[in-house]
Amino acid sequence: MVYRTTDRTLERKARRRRTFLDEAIRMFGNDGFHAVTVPMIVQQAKTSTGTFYLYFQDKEDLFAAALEDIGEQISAALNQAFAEAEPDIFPQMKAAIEGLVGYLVSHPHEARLLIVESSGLGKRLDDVRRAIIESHTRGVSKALQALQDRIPTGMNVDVAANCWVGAVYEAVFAWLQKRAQHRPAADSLARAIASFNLRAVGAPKKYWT
Amino acid sequence: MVYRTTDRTLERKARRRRTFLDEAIRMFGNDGFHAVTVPMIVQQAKTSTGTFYLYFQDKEDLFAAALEDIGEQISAALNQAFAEAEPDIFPQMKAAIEGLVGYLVSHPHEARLLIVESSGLGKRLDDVRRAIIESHTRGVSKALQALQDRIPTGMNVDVAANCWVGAVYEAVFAWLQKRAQHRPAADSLARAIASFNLRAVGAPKKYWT
Amino acid sequence: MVYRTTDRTLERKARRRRTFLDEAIRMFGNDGFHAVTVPMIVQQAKTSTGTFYLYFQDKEDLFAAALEDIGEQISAALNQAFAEAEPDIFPQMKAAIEGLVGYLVSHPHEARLLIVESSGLGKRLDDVRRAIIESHTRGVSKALQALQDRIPTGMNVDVAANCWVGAVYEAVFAWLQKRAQHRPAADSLARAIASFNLRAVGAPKKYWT
Amino acid sequence: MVYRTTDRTLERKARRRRTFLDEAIRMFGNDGFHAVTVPMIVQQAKTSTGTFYLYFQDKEDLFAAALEDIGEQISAALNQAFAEAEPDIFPQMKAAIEGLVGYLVSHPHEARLLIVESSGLGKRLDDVRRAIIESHTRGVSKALQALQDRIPTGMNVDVAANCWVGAVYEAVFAWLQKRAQHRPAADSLARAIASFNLRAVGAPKKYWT
DNA sequence: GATGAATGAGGCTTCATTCAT
DNA sequence: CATGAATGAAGCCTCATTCAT
Repeated sequence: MVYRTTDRTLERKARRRRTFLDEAIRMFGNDGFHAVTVPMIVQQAKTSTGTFYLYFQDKEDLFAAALEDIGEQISAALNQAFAEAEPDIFPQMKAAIEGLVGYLVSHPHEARLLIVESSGLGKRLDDVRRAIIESHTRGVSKALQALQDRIPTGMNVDVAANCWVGAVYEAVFAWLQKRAQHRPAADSLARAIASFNLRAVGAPKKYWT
Repeated sequence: MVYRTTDRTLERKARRRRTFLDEAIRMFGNDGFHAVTVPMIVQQAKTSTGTFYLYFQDKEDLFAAALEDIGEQISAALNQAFAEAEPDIFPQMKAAIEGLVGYLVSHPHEARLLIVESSGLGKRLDDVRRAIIESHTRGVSKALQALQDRIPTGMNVDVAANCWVGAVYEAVFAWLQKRAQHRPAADSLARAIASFNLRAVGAPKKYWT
Repeated sequence: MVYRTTDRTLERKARRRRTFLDEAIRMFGNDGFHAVTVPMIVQQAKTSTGTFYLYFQDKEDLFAAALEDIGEQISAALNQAFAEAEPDIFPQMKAAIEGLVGYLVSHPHEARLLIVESSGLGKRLDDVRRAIIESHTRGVSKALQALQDRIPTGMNVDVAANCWVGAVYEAVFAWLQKRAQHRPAADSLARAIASFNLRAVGAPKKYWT
Repeated sequence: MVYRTTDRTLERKARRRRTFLDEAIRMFGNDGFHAVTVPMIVQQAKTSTGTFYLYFQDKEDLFAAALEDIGEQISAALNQAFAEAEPDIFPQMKAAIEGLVGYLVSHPHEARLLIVESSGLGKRLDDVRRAIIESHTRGVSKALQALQDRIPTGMNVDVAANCWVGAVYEAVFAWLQKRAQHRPAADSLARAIASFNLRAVGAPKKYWT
């Protein structure tokens, strides 16, 4: 009995936390950290300020949690793409881009939150953001190192990894800015980015066409 | 014959405005828009609140002016690099990257302000930022269009231009994050980025080595 | 079962709002809109700035609310006087003057706020003020129209109503200015004003003596 | 020669002062004391802030001067009307009302400044305003005292004088509020007010028809 | 006399956070 | 656990007035 109550309670807590995260992503993603106030959030989440502070230490904490949540979703998207790809590095990298772009394009709030709204919010949040991007960059960097003899000699792998990631996010960002009717299709966007990056790291022609 | 609103006065006004811009770039570049207060700015600029509002409509206006100033400096750096390059498109593009990276790397406050601190500050400032980036992107896009038959068929020029620009800024950003002793030299960074991008747009080998 | 937003809370909110209104009337009535600051108000009301903005949108809003409150009290005073008067128009009009003058004279802050301090404060507050005065004027105007054949032919009823109301407020205002020892008694003031106005609209002698 | 220069200078000073007064009446009359700033005034007067403070001690001083100027104009209007009237008190009082109403109606800025915008501006300006109104009230009061046996016994002459003046200003004020097409003609307004007041002080019928 | 750039005190208002219920 | 009224620090900005030229 007691357990049950606890279970239910835990479940409810989890649900409530999830609601906060969802609202945070939606609202912060639309309007940015400073334009969204705690009262606005609790109103949308249909609870109270007091409750908010039972679940999060402060507003920044919520933002960080939302960002981390997005980071996990991105990881998941990348991993899944990886797993489903043909077991060779170039195809895997291509699949990763397609997976990531697919995720970002179909989650515009998450994308905006990560790409646009999480910059310049002070050390703590910058760290969270950087961790997400860097995890991605490190993945690319490792893949490139593993490719050693299939990529151009003299290439600076670290810089290339940063370029790779920057290319993806900037291209997606520009796409999100555009009004729907002027955008290329999502998968065509993904292919274009993948081509750019794969060419950039010297992948053979068959991988980028 | 007296009271000329003349040279001396005009010059002083220009100097004062410049002081505000310099302080703004330094302070906003370090700590971001919200962490810097008007009182802090006027203290550093050794004037008074009233004077501040004589030169700028409000804090946002100063930020926008600082951003525009950086935009102009970047334009200047790009144009100069262009002018000095051998009159062929690939070398010009390479020179442009080297010029831009050189500027950013040697102006870390300006770079941070543009890359990190100018996102998510509301519509007005976003527009100023976007105008700067887009002007750059458009330049790349035009160059690629002019290359028509020297680049891979089927390449989406617009997406490629976004990738190109994203690669530059992200790589510079990552470089700026690093502590000085772990960084590659500035010109080596520039070369690495240029290689990445030139390969990505299918430039012949001689241009990216 | 807990957390009812109930009686006790609601009552307290009403009390607090009332406190703000009372302080506003007292302070604005003494010193005028611009001489009274929000910090001064919250200090007198023994609360905090934040609380103030929980109850009113801004300082103007409080002033408007105070003005409206006074308007309602005046309406009440007029209605009561009306109800208690002998059911004939001239006696009712006389009673109305006596009721209003009685109210104003015994509520000097309210009187000053309405007569002196609510002019020239911009469109919004002017409108509130005018609504109060005009409601009074309209009442007089209607009464005069109903008197049709008992008042001088050719009288401009609307202008007369304005004169009537202006006479009351100016006479009360002048009375309030005087130091206590030089004032006639309040009821004697009321009678004098009533006589003036009733004569002015051609009431038979018995009504104005 | 020296004298001439001085004359010219004095004349110029007087002209400049007059410009300030005219602008003040126009601007304060439209928007009120607090809505009009010193920079706005000097801009309209085509001079500089510094010059402003050569002619007036401060902003309040200008407002007071404008008010006093209006007071003098009103005095002049009253005196002229008096002088031109048939030498009997009732006709003179009637003429005075017509003269004053005529002046106010044809000088709406002056009227608004005096009636609406000069209240609630603190002790000093209140005193100037009161002096103007009281001078008028005293005139009426004296006239009524001189009428002694031609007015109703028991009439409180002071209160009646206040009522008289209040009636005039409120009726004019209400008239000024109205949009032009809904207003009675100016002289018809004046006659209506005069009738009201003359009846109120017991003037024989021939004077108020 | 005339100018207008410079000053800075002081007002209004917001909003993250707490805590009594 | 949940609530939301209360708090007050802190920011932005205005504008009357001065003073060096």
